[in-house]
Amino acid sequence: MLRMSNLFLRTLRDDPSDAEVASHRLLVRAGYIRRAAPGGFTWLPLGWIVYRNVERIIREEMDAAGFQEVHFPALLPKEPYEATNRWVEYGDNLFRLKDRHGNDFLLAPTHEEMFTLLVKGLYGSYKDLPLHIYQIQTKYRDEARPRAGLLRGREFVMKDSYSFDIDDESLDRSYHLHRDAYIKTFERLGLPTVIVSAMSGAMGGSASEEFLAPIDVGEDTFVRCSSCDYAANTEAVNVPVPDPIPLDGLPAAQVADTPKTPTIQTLVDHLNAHAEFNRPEGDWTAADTMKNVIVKLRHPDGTTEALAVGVPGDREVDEKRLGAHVEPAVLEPFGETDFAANPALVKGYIGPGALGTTGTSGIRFLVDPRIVEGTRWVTGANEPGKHVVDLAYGRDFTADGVIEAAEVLAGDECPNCGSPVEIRRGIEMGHIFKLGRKYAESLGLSVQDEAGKQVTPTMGSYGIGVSRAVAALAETNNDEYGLCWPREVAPADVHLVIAGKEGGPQRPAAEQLATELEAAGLRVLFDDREGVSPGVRFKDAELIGVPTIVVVGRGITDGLVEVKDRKSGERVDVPIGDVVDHLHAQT
RNA sequence: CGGGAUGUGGCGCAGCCUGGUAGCGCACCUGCUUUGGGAGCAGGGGGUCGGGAGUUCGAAUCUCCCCAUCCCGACCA
Repeated sequence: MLRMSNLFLRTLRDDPSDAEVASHRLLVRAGYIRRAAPGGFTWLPLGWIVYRNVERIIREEMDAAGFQEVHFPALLPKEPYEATNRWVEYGDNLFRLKDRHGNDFLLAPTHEEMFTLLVKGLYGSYKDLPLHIYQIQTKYRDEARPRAGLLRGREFVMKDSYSFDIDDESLDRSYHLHRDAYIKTFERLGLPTVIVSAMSGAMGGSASEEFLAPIDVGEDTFVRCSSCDYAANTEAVNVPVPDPIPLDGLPAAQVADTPKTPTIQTLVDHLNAHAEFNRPEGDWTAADTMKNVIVKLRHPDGTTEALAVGVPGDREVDEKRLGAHVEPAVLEPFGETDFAANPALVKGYIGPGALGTTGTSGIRFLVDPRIVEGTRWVTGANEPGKHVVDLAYGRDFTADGVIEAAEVLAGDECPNCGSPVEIRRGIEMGHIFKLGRKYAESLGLSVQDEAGKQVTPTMGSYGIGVSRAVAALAETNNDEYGLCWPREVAPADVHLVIAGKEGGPQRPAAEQLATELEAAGLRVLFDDREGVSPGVRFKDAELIGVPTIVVVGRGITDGLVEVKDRKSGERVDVPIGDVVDHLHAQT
């Protein structure tokens, strides 16, 4: 039994000034967590109970799926991460340190390498596979900007699983085993999730899905179809590719004088304001234009490369999408000095003639998938004040390839069924993906197959944010008064409040009830503080958010106590002798 | 890394412009009263005012440098 008279807890009346999102604000105010470092939090007793409940549910579901738990150090030597190049690729996000001998160490951001090496050290036969192992571990990432309390910390707890299979079919089974286990886990946590297609990110690999909790404060943007079940992280959206148009009979491209039109809007206005540009299709729109944006890629080895991206003029380049498709390179702005170094590029009037490995600038040129053979564009003519009209792809210009870099807009066609899509925000709660053989190969993991031949197993990697789940649950379970936890993760089942004069019958009745509730298997948080006014007790109970609040108050003279459901606010008077049965009927 | 803001007791804030005994609310301690919606009165404890250098008889306050935190962007599970 938790007695508030000695519980290590102090609730705050004011919101902490640095907390923006509800989960951060309420978890601090209600005394669950407390900031200890930038991006790092101390768990107080109530918070630690909730954390352990969440962790227990995840562990139980992993165990039920037949996965085996192991536990690695968080402090690791750099060599395994050098073997996979992640010592470099992870960049500034990796916490690095040296031991007394000057050897490099890191605080692990994730453990693919170590799991692979562990299996390499113990297993050598196809008969040992498939294998599913996991751990629940503190991870470290030197985030540029930790934020939103537990939602994005620099130290956080993750459950990470790894599968090892002999072939792709077996990996597919492992993948779906994890997928199903995740669905069950999030259902049991009471956390709504949407499964979206994703990019695999810095981990490498192929098939990949994220479990997102659809919450507006989330940092992930995803696209969901209004009619079919298509859902994808915006980075992973593949736009529908239009059919090519026969080149025969298309109007010839012509250079047009378009003075002072360096932006798409000025260009479109100019075309519509001058009669010589009139065309049967009607007014020009931004969608008839193609804009060519130059960015700079910085590769992990430190070299840089310019890249030109052509997108329809009615869309911005989405840097997240672009960035996801150029990994592990990172984007840098293409600045004035870069323009100066590439005289072939005329700012505001860049066109395909200057682009591509065969163009005058030699800059690699990738275009949006909508730019297919036979589509005609208004685009820069590489001369100040001049654009080209009816420049047809496949006839007048080509690119070095295709890239998904244009922004996705609400109402765009679903790649699956063509219905309009909607755009939502979400918190990434889980990520599952097929790693393939990248790690096994670079770390030399192989097993013998039936024929005695060495073969490389294929791997999967599966994560759940454990500490983040606590925040997500707080985020989805609160109201204007405070938190309201789902019962299974709540710090207690019943918050028992004494409301009556000291020396009255309430305290002894409540003491007895507390004992009975506990004997009946209920977890009790008992507000047995003395000299605290009823208002404070009620406010604290609502802030703390235990699912059932029982008030022993003035009704006690008739043998009645009040039972209140925190979430619905419903209250009923129940004879004190029936409280245990009443609660059991609910739980 | 760019833009903006803020650093004053455990929490929320005022004081700074115009230099002169460090203040308010909450929380905490003592006493009395109060007890169904963040009680009242009286008394009390707790702060190198983010750090350093400078200006000055005197700096929370002015100047310079640094650091940290938060927000937006960039980046990222």
